[in-house]
Amino acid sequence: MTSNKAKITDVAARAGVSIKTVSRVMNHEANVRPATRERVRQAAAALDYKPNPAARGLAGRRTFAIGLLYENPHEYSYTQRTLEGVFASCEQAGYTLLLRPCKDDSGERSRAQAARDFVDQTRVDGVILPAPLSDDAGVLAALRASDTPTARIAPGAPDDSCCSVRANDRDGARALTAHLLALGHRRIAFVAGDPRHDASAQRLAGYRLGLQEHGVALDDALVAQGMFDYESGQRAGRALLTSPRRPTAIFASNDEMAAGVVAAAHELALAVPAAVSVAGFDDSPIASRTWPALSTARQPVFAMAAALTRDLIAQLRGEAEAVRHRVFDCPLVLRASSAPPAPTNAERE
Amino acid sequence: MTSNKAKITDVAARAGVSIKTVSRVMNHEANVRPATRERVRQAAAALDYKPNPAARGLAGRRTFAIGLLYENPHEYSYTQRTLEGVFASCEQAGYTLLLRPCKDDSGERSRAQAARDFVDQTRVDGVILPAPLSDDAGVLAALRASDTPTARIAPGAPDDSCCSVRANDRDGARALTAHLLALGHRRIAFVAGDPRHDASAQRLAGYRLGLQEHGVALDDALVAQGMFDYESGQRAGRALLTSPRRPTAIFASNDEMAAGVVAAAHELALAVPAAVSVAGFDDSPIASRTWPALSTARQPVFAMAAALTRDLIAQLRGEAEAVRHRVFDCPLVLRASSAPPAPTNAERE
DNA sequence: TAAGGTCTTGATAACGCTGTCATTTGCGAT
DNA sequence: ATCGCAAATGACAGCGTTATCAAGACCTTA
Repeated sequence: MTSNKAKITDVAARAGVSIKTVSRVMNHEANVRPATRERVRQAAAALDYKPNPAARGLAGRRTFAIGLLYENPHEYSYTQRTLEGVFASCEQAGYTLLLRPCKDDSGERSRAQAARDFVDQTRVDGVILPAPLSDDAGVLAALRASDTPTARIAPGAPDDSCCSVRANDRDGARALTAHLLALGHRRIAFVAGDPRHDASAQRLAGYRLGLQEHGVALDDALVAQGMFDYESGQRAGRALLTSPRRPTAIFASNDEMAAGVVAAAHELALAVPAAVSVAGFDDSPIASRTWPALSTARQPVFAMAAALTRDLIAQLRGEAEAVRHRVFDCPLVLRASSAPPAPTNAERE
Repeated sequence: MTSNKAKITDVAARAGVSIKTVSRVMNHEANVRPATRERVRQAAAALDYKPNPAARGLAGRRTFAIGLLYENPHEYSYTQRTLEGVFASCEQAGYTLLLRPCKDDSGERSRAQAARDFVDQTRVDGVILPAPLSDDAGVLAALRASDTPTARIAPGAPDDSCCSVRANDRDGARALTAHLLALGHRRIAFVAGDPRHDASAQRLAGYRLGLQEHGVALDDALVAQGMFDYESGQRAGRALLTSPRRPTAIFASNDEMAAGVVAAAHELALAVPAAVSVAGFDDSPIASRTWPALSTARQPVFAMAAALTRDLIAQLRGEAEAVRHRVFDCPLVLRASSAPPAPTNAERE
C-alpha cells in the first residue's frame, strides 16, 4: 500500500535539486543536464512520484485533458471505435480523455449549451467532434467562444480553424457501386443516410458517379432516404423491394441500414444475394453479423480518430506547423451479401 | 464571446461577501442566510461564474470525477449503455466522468497496473468496474491500495467494501428456459459464456434449474462453452446443430453468441425458429437486428449503471448509510426466434 | 586570461479554491 | 438593556504545481 503522497518537493530533496528542475524533467523541457535529468528521474521513480494533475492544471492553466463530445443516436460501435482511437493517441501523449454525450433531445438544453457547459466544467484543453456535431454551428460557435481548440471528424466544410479527418466516402461509394455493376447489376438502389452528416451526401455522390462512369442512367425512384439507423434501413428496404420494378441490388450507405435491408429481404422471403444483393458501408461489427455477411467499404475509424487526436495534441503543444486535413481511403470488403444477379427470364422493357 | 474569467473573488466582490461565503454557496453548504445565498447566486449568475475544477481539486483534495474502467473485447453496446447510465447519474450530481479502457492484451502492462496508473494520473474520487474487471483481484487490490472507493457491476462475490449492482441472471435464465420448455422443447442446448464473468455461472445455473423444475434431465452434451462473443457462439452453434442428436432449441447466454448461433443455423440451412429455436440474453441492440429477431431476457443496463453510480456518489459524499447491493430483474422479451418445435416424424427412443 | 555568451539552475510568486478557526451577528432569555 | 449561545461570516493559510526572472556555471573566443 504505497501511500501515494510523494510530491515534487520530496523528489527535489531526494535528487538534491530545486523543484523547478524536477518540474522541467517531468515536463520534458530542454536545457537540463543529462546527469541531472537522470538523477531526478531516479528519484521520481524511487518515490513513485506522479504529478498532481490539479496542481498542474491550476498553475499551468491547462488540464492535459481532451474532450470527446458525441451524439450517437444510431450506431454504438462507431462512437466506441472512435473513442478507442482517440484514447490511444491521448495515452501516448499523456493526455486524459473526457467523454460527454451531447444529445439534443434532453429537453431545453441545446447541444451548444451542453458543449459550453462541458468546457466550462472540465476546462479541457481541446475537443474532438465526430459527425454530425462536427457540423453543428452552435457547438462550433460555443467552442470558439471559449477558445477551445477543436478537431472535427467528417466535417462538411473543413476550414483552417480546426484540424479535421474524414474518409473518402465518395470514392468508397463509387468503388462499391462499381463492384455491383461489375457483378452485372444494373438496377442498383441506394439508401441515403442522415442528411446532417456530410458523409451522406458524399456517398450518394459516389454512387451516382459510379453509375455514370458505367453509363447507367440514374433513376431517382431507386434512391430512398434513410437516417443511418437500422429501422430506417428496414423501411427503405421494404419499400424498394416491393416496388414495381424491384432493384437487383441495394447499396445502403451504412452497415446499420444495410442490416435493415437484409431483414426486409428476409421478411419478404427474398434470398440475399440470390434474389437481391446488398451492400453497406463502414465495416462496422454488424457487417459481419448479418446473414449473409455484408459486402461493404471499410472506414478505418480507429486510425482516423488516432491521427486526428495526434494532430490536435500537436496543435495544443504548439508543435503544429499548420492545421491538417486528413483523408482516409475506404477499401472494399467483399463478403457474401453481393453476387451476380439472377438471370432474368425475359429482359422486359 | 464571454471571456470566462470570473473567479471567486469577483463574485465575492459583486455580492459584497467574502470568498468563503461564495464557496459555501457554490458547495451547497448549510449555515448561509437565505438572503446572502440569493445575493451570491445572482452575482455568480451575472458573472457567469464557473468554479475552476483544478483549484477545487487542489484545495479540496478531490476531483469530483468518477472513473469507468472497462475491458470490452466483446460487446460494444454493453459498455456504451453502461456509460450512458453512469453519465446520467454523474451529470445529475455534478460529477465528471472519465473513461479508461483497461485491456490486458496491451503487452506487459497488466490490468492492475493500468488501474493504478489511471487513479494516479487522474485522482478520480471513485471508480466503477463492470464485469469482468469487477472480479479482477489485481485491479481491486490496486484500487484498494490507493484508497479509491469502488463500485462493482456484476461481481461474483459482493462484499461490503464496495457497492455493487447485478442482474438476476439466474432467474432470467430460468424464465427463458421455462419459456422454451413451455413451447414444447425438451432438447434445449445451452451456450455458456466467458467463465471470468460471474453472470456466466449464474445463467448456466438458471438454465439447469429451469430444466430441473420441469423434470427434464440435464445432458452435458447439450452444454457448449462460449466466450460471450459472436464467433464463439457461431462455433458452438455449428457444433450443436451438427451433433448426432440435434437440439430443438439453443439458449445462448448472451445475444452476441445467440446471433452467432443464428448464423450457424443459416449456414446449415436450418430455419429459425422452424427447425431450431434460439434465445439470447441481455436484449442488446443485436437482438433486434438478427433475422429472426431474438427472444431474450432484458438486462436493464442503463438503470443498473445509473443506480450504482448514485450509490457510489452517495458514498463519496458520506451520505451512504451502508454499502448497497442491488439486484435487477431481467424480464423476458419474446421475439420471433423462438417457437414450438416441429412435430417429430417418429418419437424415436 | 578575460570578456561575452549560452546553458543550467533556483528562489519565489502566482494559480483559484477549500479548510480551519476566529470573529461577528442575531436573537431569545434574563 | 444585557448576557449567552448558536448561527453566519470572514481572514488567512495552505493545496502542489508552473512561470518568471535572476543568478550561477560553463564554454568560446580573442
